[in-house]
Amino acid sequence: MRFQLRIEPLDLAMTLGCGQTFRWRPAENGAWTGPLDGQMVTLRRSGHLLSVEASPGGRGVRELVGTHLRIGDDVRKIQRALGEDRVLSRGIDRYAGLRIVKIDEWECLCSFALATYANIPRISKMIETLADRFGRRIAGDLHEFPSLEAIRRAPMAALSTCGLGYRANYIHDLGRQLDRARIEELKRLGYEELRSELMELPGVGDKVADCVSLFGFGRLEAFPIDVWMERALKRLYGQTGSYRKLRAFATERFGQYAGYAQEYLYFNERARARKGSCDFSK
DNA sequence: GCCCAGGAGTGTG
DNA sequence: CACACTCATGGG
Repeated sequence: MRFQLRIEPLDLAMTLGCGQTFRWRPAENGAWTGPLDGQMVTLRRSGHLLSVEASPGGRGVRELVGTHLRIGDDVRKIQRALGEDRVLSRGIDRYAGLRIVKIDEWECLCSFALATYANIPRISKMIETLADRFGRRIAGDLHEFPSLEAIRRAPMAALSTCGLGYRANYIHDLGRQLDRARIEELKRLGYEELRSELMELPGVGDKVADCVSLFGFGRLEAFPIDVWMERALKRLYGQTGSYRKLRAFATERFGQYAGYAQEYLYFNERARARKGSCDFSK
């Protein structure tokens, strides 16, 4: 099936290829392809529309794509609000098409537990291996992210041979400690309470809790701080110190859209390191 | 070979 | 509270 969707602004490479989500791959002519709730989906820009392709008989794809790309976010309005910040206002429009994504809660939790002390290519590879071994096959060699139930069935010995390192224990223990009902409970919590509950889980500290709050549970006020963000906060705002302190600064400064501010700063800091250009300070 | 990575867990001062 | 150390390993 094939249809078009109006969703603007949207830059697929920025949104799907830079560390929010790990399973989309660039295809031909600027298209991106990846699994979405058990279906293989291909996205491509055509003018001001988004062209969507999915397997024949694919059900609810329009809603799946809309949800994943947070079609309800008024990104222009968010940018105007954040643009009142003197630092962000200098370069925020370069990232107009960068959207926050919405990922399945369980997949997001596992993905960012795996993301501890690893780089993005490696995170993608770990997730791909897990999917190949424990996820339902979709088409070709593309597999779904393993369900909670599949991970619960997986022996520790099997998880240990997926190249996850010490993170294999996190995944195994997450399976032990979670079930569908618990995830549903978590969805109903406010951000601060959600965050502290997530931090009770194995492999979930400050940073992973904020990533999962933001990308998995859709809490736009969350502001994940990794090594790139520490650099950005120090360089652009002169802020240093503990996670608690930096997070308090971000909450005070960026408020309800802190998650978007974080993505702009994160993207900018990484782009700057790669190319030496593209910088809010210029 | 070296450096680093979307850190967490644990122990200590 | 803040630090210090360890954890296991592939990508650049």
